[in-house]
Amino acid sequence: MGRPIRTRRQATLASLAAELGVSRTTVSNAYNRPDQLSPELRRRVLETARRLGYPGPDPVARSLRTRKAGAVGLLLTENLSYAFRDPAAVGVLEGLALACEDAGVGLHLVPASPGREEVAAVHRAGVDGFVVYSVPDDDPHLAAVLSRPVPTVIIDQPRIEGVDRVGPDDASAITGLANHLVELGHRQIGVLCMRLARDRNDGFVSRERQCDAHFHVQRTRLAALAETFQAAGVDWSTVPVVERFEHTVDDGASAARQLLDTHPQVTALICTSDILALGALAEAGRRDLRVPADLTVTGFDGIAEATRAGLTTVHQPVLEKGRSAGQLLLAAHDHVNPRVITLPTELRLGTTSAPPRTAEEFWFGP
Amino acid sequence: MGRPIRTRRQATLASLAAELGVSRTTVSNAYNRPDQLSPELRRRVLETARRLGYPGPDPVARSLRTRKAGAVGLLLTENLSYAFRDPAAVGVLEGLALACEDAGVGLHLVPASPGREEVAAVHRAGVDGFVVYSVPDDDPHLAAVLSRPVPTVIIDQPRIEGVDRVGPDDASAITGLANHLVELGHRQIGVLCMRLARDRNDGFVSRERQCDAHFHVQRTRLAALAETFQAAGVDWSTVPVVERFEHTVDDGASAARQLLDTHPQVTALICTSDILALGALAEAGRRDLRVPADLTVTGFDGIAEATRAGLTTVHQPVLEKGRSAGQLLLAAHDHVNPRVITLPTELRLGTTSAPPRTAEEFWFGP
DNA sequence: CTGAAAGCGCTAACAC
DNA sequence: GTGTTAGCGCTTTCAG
Repeated sequence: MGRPIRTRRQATLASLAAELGVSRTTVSNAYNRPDQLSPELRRRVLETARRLGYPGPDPVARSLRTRKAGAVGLLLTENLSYAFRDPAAVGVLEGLALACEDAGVGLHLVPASPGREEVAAVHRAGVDGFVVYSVPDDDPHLAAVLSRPVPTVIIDQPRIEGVDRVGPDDASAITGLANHLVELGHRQIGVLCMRLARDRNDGFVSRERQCDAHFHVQRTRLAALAETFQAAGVDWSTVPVVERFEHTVDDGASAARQLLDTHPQVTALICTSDILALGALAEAGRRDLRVPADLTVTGFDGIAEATRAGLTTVHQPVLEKGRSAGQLLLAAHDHVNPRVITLPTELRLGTTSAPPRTAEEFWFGP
Repeated sequence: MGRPIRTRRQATLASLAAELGVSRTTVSNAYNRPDQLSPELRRRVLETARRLGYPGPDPVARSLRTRKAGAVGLLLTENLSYAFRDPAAVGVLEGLALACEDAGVGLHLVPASPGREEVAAVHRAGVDGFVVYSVPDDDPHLAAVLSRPVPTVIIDQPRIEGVDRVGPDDASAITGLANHLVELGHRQIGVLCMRLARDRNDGFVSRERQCDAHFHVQRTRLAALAETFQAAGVDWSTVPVVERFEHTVDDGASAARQLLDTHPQVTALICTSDILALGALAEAGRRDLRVPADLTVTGFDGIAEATRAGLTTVHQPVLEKGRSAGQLLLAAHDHVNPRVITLPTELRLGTTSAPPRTAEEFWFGP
């Protein structure tokens, strides 16, 4: 395949028009409105363009003129690369990519590491709108996005008044799970959760930190758990909650270790994500704790690997989440009534939840 | 968090300058060159901007002026969503995202389904360069990319003269694997490969189609296999090669089924990807063929799931591949000597390869 | 079917 | 430090 010589871009629509002895409009029409000029002339224009090495209208100039960038920006709280590690995040990305593909617009991943306060990338992004996926409510990148005069859709969190949002009903979803555990008889529980704020805290979480969490999803789940278990007679202030900044299977395992080391009497480990739960399962195996006979473990998300592991979890349609967000953003909208799409969730009972050991079994074995 | 009122964008740099009674340069400097004006004035500018709801310089207009889009385009041969399904592709994406993040530029996923010949999206993308990942040599999107006056780096395939490229040495990598099988004693082999061209052909592959494959990687691997096994006394024209258009575990399984149904005497199944190999393993299980006692299976890529399955395969550093491509694209370059980065591969012997059954064992069991 | 005029919103020399 | 001058390359009414 021949490679066009890459000359110092000199040919422009204007120069092409000059060469042809027609107006710029005509050349523009040759590309954008074929029906506005004779086929013959159009052929000549395109032909000359090829000869001069004119690559067609410059996309940036066109965007400036038409006020359409032809792309959607995506803001994540994490390193971009993180998004590719968590299957739930990949699902969201996939759904969003699907929606963009259907609409023929690009998906512009904004480089926004959590560490750097560098929000310039948000301002530099030539996009027609943003999808924001699961960032803390005090994220400076989010503020930068909201300051831009383009529509925005937020997935999962945070909840910002006046901004479109798509996500599950976290409270009711996790309440269903909690009820399941209550019914099984669990009263000695422990919780493993994802990061609650931008500052790192790998360890136990005070009641205050739980309530002040900047990640709405985690805050809601913890609050719902607290409510359900309090109603079942559990004093929430005695329930150990361990937080991990990083969201990996290994961190789930180490969190489980930390919790079980200090609270061996726990009969159920509730994890706010499948990834953490998979780590908890691994740690249980390491300790020769049988699941679910000795320990119940639950997750959240319903990723494929969790299903394979038989994890009891709450499934949410992640692909749909991404796709809905994209469609919402791309759909015409009056920009006055913010829209909220609440996605269904489903409690999936697996083989990792069962009634707790009785005290007798605890001391003497089953 | 307060939501700024989204008025009909009226404030521009010019109107802000007018309001302040300063020149546009000064306002521009307030944003782009803080050292070029007094802190006091700058404060006033920013303050007034906030009051007027001026969101800062328009990124598109700035891009037009500076001739920098601040983004890298990514072209894939597949639906965007496919890229999120194959762990090897996700790895490449992750590496590329990492490189972009380091450089502070966005990653613009170009919506280019394989079906649609619609190359407009390529022309519409406001990017400073393209990374092309594994497309056929006759892909119209690729042609569109190459026609744009921006640098391009191709990952894996195709090989285009004068264009930067990064990828493994496929021929030598698969030759190492083939030698391993030859040494084990395999002479009755079958091959499962990925799509060889843009037209769908789920089934056996003629010698001609092998040689004419538009996917350079597959063509090279098949050619290298042919050479090695011919040298070992195998008549390649008798070797069954089954192609699958879709790249999924299920397709790998169905390909294996098709091959084993017609060629039960085969002792080794060489797959050109781990995904296909995982499918082959599944099919072997279904037939009660023990691996590797009854059947040897090999893959290519070295994805995590393959490692877990103990697959004998060729590992390639996918994350590095993506990262290198990004760095290559972003690095200054004289644009005259095309650069090629060849990544190392490693033969990983797992538990899915062993000497073939002897004829006796074949008939009478081990 | 074609052309002239009028910017889209911004930045970068280069004077002042 | 600040303003003036010139576009970046394109699309789009609106006449002819």
